[in-house]
Amino acid sequence: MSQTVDRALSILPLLAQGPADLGQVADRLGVHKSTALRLLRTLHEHGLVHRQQDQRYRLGARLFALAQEAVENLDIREIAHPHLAALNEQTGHTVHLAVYEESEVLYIDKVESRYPVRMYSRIGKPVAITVAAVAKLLLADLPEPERRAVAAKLDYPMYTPRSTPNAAAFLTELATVREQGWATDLGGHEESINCVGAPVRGADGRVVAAMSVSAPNVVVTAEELLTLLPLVRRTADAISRDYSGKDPA
Amino acid sequence: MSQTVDRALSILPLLAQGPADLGQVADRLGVHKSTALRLLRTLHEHGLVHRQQDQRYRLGARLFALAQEAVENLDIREIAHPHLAALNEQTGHTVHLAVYEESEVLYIDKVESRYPVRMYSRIGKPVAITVAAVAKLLLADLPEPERRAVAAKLDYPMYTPRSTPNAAAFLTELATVREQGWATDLGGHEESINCVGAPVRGADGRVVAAMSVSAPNVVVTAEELLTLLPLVRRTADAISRDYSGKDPA
DNA sequence: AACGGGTGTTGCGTATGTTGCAACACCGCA
DNA sequence: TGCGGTGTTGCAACATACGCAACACCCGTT
Repeated sequence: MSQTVDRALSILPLLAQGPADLGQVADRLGVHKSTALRLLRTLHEHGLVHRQQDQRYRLGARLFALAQEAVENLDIREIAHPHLAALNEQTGHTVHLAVYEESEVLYIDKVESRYPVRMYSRIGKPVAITVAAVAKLLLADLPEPERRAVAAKLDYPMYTPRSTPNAAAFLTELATVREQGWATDLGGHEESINCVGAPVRGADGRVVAAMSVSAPNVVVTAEELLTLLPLVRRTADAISRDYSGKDPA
Repeated sequence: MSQTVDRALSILPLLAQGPADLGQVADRLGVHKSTALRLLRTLHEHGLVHRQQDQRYRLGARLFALAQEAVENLDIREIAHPHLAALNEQTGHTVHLAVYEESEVLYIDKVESRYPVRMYSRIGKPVAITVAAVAKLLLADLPEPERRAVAAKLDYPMYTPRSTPNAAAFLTELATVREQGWATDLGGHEESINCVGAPVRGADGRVVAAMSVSAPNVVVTAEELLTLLPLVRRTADAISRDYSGKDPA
């Protein structure tokens, strides 16, 4: 592992917390000012860091451009998108696509509801991992030891009374999801919002992504939303087939 | 400038184009495989790079998290947000906030329209710089030489027949915007969408951000949208006042 | 089974690049 | 004018990142 690069990259999370001047960066890195300066300059050349009028440094625009390109070039996303759009067309509800990576789950695509009430989420934003249907689907497929390890490390915020309270409950829930091949979130993140989701599988049968349909209580009840389950599963299976060239059954 | 860091960071745009394996990365960097491996490992440790099942590398999730935090910690954004929300409340239309940085303009906040027809844009996405109202406002405030330099370097895609066709036309438009203190985009990006925007100024009078209201033809005509101009300008001035503590007049 | 081409990985000596220092330049303030 | 606080530069000493070469591994082939 390269020391220089390691130090340079450590600057990024540091600046993510807010702008800082040269001295602060040097201190928090534990290096001499001149060293910090050279690292910052290099980061600056690549646009990852920006210098504002008051001389302080903050994260730069290239970071957004990179994140943007990264998400747009994911092949699952490209393959899945038309299916998601079709599902949105049929149901009118918000449709999400998410992937798991390094203990995080994040949305990589979203087709918005036709109804005026929409849920708050953003592409690239980490998902509420302990409650979201897509998160359950992705974690349920991890090998058992990793699943336990991740579950143990997580926080279990009580967004609502129906949120998953702790690791034990979460693991039980994951076992159920793994068994049945689909997942729900019934008011576990926001009181009035329900979701139904299904997994997308690669050629080897492993879950590579998960999709869900979300709708608020005021539009459809949880029971009504659950009637969409077969449709959601068919869509997920269709994506799996397109992605892997194999039938997921 | 640090060579090691420079090389490591050069990997990111390379991977933004799509996944690549070790050999490809080494080749395109012009270094030995072992060197590339060490750099990739360091990037991996920081989560900027992810290794997929087929061993190839692609950009990692931490990138999104960083971009996310960065945009959320911008102080202009925090100060402006309530004003944007209020404007959305009054008009019902989509409201955007954007900043300029290193030859790019990007959205840093957005409050969505109440109407079902919405325009396509995303926080963190670079703006169509030659036509968007917010882009004109931000570029119009640059010192003249820089403005000319940027205008000369840009592409001028003809999204619609009303798009800005070339640098000369763009500079003329910028002069007008600079003069009048507000800007529009009437169908220059998407045929059916119009925008009106106004600048947010810092204590020194320089433009630090720009905001706009957008609406499709089917909801309000361009003329009707223009009647909102005084309201938009008042909102922008209110943000300027909050941000700088000074009256922008 | 043995082979070959294609990967990714490791250990190591060398020289290159990085480090921290000390001195300087700059700015605002008293 | 002097003084703390910045950010910046040049340089010599050293640590570190470099590329090499050899190895390990996984395929499909003969």
